[in-house]
Amino acid sequence: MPELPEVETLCGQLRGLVVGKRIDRLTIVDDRIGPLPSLSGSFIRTVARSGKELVLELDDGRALYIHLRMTGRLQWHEHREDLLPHTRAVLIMEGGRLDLIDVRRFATLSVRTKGLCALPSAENDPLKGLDVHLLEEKAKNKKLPIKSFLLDQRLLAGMGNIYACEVLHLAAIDPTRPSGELLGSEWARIAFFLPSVLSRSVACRGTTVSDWRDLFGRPGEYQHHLQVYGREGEPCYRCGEVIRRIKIGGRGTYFCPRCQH
DNA sequence: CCCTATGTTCCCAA
DNA sequence: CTTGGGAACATAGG
Repeated sequence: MPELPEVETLCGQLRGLVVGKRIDRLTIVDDRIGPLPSLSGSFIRTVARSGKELVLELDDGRALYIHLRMTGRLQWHEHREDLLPHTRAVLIMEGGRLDLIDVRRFATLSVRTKGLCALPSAENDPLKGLDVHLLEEKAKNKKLPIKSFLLDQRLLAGMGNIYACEVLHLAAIDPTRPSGELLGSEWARIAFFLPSVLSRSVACRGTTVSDWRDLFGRPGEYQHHLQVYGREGEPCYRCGEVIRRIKIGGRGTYFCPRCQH
């Protein structure tokens, strides 16, 4: 569930807490996460987001990358001694502790040397300046459904399933439409709604439909603003038609068959 | 009990 | 090259 707005939320919350802190040690609780080199003694210089990945840049030229995948979450503790269930790793630093918790064990941690890994997605981030003409160009001659196209992380770093459904509903575009056939006016609507939806969700600290929690265990609030996601069988807020759910590229896709054509 | 569903991404094959 | 499907894993619900 952590998509761009959720990771951005963690990024902002974490930045205020850990920048400048000295790492005591990184403890691997679940061997599937490790092994990782020692981070003891390094200082955290910055906290950034790259797509759906969180990057803790260290003062020694390395960086710790955290990808939460499906069910991963980060929890900050200042005094707690024990571990919550499904805790996979613990980053202990002066003044507090950052726990990686993940029921399904898909989340990943990695330590990479900064500079060795360019971030090809950085310029395609919907919150950092989105070039929709570039998207339109890339979509040319593609038959891939627009919904799947929007989920391609190389094209749109950080886009996830929930927000792809929401953006297409607001833009009144059928999610099954071949991406190469979209009109200029439709790309313009995507350009308008995509950053708007994501930044509003960031302002709400993300969408909690099942288990998303922020760094302090609080659910987000954007679920109250969802237009179609999770609303199968309920009336469309715009036209009253019944919202339907189909599968596109193996992913649950919610849309209004009347508004989105 | 058994089958299906779930936010992400990688890998393989048609 | 493009596109679709299954797998990685654990748990919840019909």
